[in-house]
Amino acid sequence: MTPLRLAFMGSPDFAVPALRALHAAGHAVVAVYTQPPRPAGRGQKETPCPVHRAALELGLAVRHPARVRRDTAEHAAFRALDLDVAVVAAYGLILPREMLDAPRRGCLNIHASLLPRWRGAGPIQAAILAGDAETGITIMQMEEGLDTGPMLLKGAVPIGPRDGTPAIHDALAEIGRRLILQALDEQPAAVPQPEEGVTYAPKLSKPDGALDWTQDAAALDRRIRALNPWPGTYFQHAGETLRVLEAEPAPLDTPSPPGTVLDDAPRIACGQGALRLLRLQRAGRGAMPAEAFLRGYALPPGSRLG
RNA sequence: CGCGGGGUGGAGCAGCCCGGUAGCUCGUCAGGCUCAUAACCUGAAGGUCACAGGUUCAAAUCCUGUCCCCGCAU
Repeated sequence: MTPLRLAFMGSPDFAVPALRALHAAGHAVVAVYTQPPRPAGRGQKETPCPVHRAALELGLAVRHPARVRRDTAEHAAFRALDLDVAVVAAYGLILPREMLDAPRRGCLNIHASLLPRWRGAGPIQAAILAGDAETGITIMQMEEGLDTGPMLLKGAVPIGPRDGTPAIHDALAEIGRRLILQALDEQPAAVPQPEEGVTYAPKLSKPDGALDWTQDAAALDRRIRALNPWPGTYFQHAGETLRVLEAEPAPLDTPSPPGTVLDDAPRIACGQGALRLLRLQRAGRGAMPAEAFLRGYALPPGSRLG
């Protein structure tokens, strides 16, 4: 392996394994770019993102410009780093051509899907939500378009019927870590993405987590697996918002209006089939198994959920 | 000081506004019933009511401070 002079750009947990691996492999990580610390959490304290914290721990130089698109000073600083390559993983900022072209070998992106399927911000959740049998990692050469560049390496991982975002996320972060090292080392040829099969994974937000009981139980199940722990899935009952952390499809023996509490499992009637709620949480309380939840919260059979 | 909720026997909660030594659902233990059981019946153990002060004849309950947890927001 030839040690390279590189910059790493990323923000969330997903990118951390790759950063650590590049550093551990002996590459010279001369700069780490991340999202600037923002007020977050209770108390709105300024909180550095996971990559930022990891970089500090590794003793690496951190840069966190608020924007990078038309900041010529930032472009110049980036070019002055005299890089062999830049590795980008869920950085969250669009890089302008000036920066994409600066490193000798350009910028490589670790994308969490099998491109061209699920270009965009929320590829893992989108794959689970769509019921895909598998997803994966694509190492690609970055271009100006959104996740449109030619592909160097791919690695797939099956999505089991009970898998949720956390499990797939961790598996993909691990594959990404492995593939980026391989890509830097072996320099495989970049093949253009096919025109066919392009889909986009939109950024998720709070409202996407609302459970609509008129949907099929299978769809609701996928939503719950995809959107937890963030942004989370929820429904309304007795003026309260109740979060559903875990659930599983269950048989619907007697036809009932969607949203009906069928028993104290508890099973809820859906547009098609039923869903058994396994882990619930109400505002101000901790998440807990349905059994414990029901001991302190009335969800009587026959009532309707909103 | 972004907004708000919460810390009560092993678990989940009620009680707090309208102070008077603690209740519910479940778990645990013992006994009973039963072919049998996670079912049912009877009984028992188990609580410094987060912590520290204050007010009061008396505080889980009112006041002040501290610690921890969570929802919104991002």
